[in-house]
Amino acid sequence: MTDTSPIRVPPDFEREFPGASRSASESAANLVRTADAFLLELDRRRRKTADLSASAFETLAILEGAGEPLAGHVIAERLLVSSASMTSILDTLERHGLVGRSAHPTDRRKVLIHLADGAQDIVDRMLPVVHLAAAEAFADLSESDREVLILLLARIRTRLALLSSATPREPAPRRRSRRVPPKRNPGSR
Amino acid sequence: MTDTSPIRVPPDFEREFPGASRSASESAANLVRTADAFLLELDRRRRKTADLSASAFETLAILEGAGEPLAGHVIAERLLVSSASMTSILDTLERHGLVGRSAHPTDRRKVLIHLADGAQDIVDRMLPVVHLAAAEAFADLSESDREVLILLLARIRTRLALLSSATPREPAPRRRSRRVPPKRNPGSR
DNA sequence: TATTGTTATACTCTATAACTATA
DNA sequence: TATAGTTATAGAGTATAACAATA
Repeated sequence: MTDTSPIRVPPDFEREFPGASRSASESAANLVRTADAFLLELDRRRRKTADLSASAFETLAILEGAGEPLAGHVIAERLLVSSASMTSILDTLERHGLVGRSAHPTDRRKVLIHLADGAQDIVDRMLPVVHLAAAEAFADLSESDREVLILLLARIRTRLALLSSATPREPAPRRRSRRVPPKRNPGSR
Repeated sequence: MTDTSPIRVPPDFEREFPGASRSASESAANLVRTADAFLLELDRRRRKTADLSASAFETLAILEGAGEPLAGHVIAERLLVSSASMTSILDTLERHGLVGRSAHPTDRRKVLIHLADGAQDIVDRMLPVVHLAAAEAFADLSESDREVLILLLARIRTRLALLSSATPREPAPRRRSRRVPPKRNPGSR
């Protein structure tokens, strides 16, 4: 049985990693593992409904949500994939007969992607699966718990958006306490 | 610029998806997107340090954390990958000269994986990068914010662990309000 | 010159099944 | 019989670079 208590790091963590924060690393580990567990469960359920990759299904959902054909690069932006990956995903979907490509009426560089027959059905069966999975996964949290969570997560994303366009700082080196002695930098001290 | 305000769903959401919960779906969307944004930033930083896939690095971190050679299936369990995938990941790492395989002393079915020379160095450079990324990503949250977050996430994972071993419930069908009229089930009513 | 999309290449990871050898 | 690991195969996604067409 998987242990689902909070993930924690050792007490001497901040000694070992100067500049790091114990609570931040614990937060990050719990965030990533929880999202991962949710996606795993979601995937399990989605695959019972239709054998599509997550990206492929996301693409369909984006198109359906837009309610109109979209240019390839618009989908790629929302999906956070490169144009080359987008081409590959659309190839897969087109092969399955779920989307179609057509010429953009005014800008001839662009290709408009539209849902094909059959795709609407898949989306209509898949979305309830996704939302039921969410309802069940968060069943133990009260409405106010959920609101707290949503706002905390949004604040993290705001910070991450700033970090993503900056050059990362150089971290202080690890100071290992166990077994292996720290490597003496030749020339220091 | 990416919008980092909370992700919300439309007001008529619960009408459209009977049995779904607006706050739960919003929580799920924010959870997944936030984890994704963090992993994106983490990957960006990791790749500046060493050109390893996330799985490959995780494998090294697991081995280093264990402090002793581990059998392949032990790593596979923690990494949540199949034995075939594990073989492939270890092949990659071995090709890069970062791990070695050796025979298990008592159980000849097993193969012990150990860190090779050079791997320790990579782990020592990578972990500070990971933890600094966490510190920066969560910089706007107070210690008590972080503790709240960690406990909420753990409760979600606990629920997910239960769901993962159960047969998923059948979701109620979508009731689309816009554009396309709901498909009338022939024979109903 | 910048944008849109495709093609080509090579690599990583995944899933599945069949297989060997052990226990 | 069950477990540990490998091999084989096929598919999906990624990154990168080069490229054509168009704006």
